[in-house]
Amino acid sequence: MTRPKAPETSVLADPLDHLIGYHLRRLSVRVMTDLGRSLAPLDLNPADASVLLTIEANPGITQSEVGKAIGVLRANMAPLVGALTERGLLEQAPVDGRSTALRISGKGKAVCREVAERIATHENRLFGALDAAARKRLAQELQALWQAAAA
Amino acid sequence: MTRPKAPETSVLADPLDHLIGYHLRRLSVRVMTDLGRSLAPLDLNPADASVLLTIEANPGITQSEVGKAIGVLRANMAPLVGALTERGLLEQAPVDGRSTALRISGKGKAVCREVAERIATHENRLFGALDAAARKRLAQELQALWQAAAA
DNA sequence: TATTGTTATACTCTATAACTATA
DNA sequence: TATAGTTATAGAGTATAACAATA
Repeated sequence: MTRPKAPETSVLADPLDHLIGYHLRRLSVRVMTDLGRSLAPLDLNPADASVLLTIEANPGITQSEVGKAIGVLRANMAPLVGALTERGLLEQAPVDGRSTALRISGKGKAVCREVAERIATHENRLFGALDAAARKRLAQELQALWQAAAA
Repeated sequence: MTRPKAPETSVLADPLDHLIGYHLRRLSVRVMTDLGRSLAPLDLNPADASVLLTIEANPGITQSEVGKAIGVLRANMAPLVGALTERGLLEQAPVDGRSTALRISGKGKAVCREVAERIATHENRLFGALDAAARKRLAQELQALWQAAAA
């Protein structure tokens, strides 16, 4: 089995290269990994950050509504909101007997500012090669494709 | 606690709307879900399909190389390749004492054609709103951003 | 000494089902 | 009868470590 170590083209044929879905997923994974690293110093992950910013922008929202907005199931929202509340970043006020209105605490506000800043830095690092117009176009194109793809 | 059911703007503020990463991930998730459904009748998931097509395009490749190409760890390639081999879609021939060259079997070839057809239909369904030039541009833009974002 | 393949294992995400209490 | 929240649990997908065999 001793062989002179094959021609070694070393460059593989990539049969997925023509697929938009392939590039989309590959980029998305890399972006989310970078976002995770950007938020880690705050002891938050991307889901935590989405919850905090969504509540900050919609004070009084319920956790079910947050879940619908960011694509997290009701069942998985409970521990998420619970942990953020225990850390003193969220405050809960009863709306009726079953739901509670969520608000960002004073401490949470400061964290939200940190989060927003880190996300902005992250986006600039990854998408800074595009100018503002190109970024807006890309965001809109992605959103349009998302809406067009039913669910 | 009886209240006249709040103003109900019903449209939430979306503080993530200006983020490319947000739209990227949201679209990627929806696209992968649709791809999964498209391949399910063949009893294959997107990872299986990537393995098959990568081997078909690179006959004799080893499983480590396939893993590197599609972003799956060595440790997770073993069960994947094992299952496809048991189903008779792959053939393994020893290269040296430790690696084996992977090839698509006769039965696997037919499955690859089915896979390619289903992926094409899926891509046309999701990205058909864009003409060929726009699709090519988008794919290239996503690839360029992926390369620019180190790892 | 580095590499291939393998196993075991753990952690995160996501998903379903079942339950309570409330509306 | 439907909804909000909770809990338990199961399944992917992904990650690390350790090992044997081989280069």
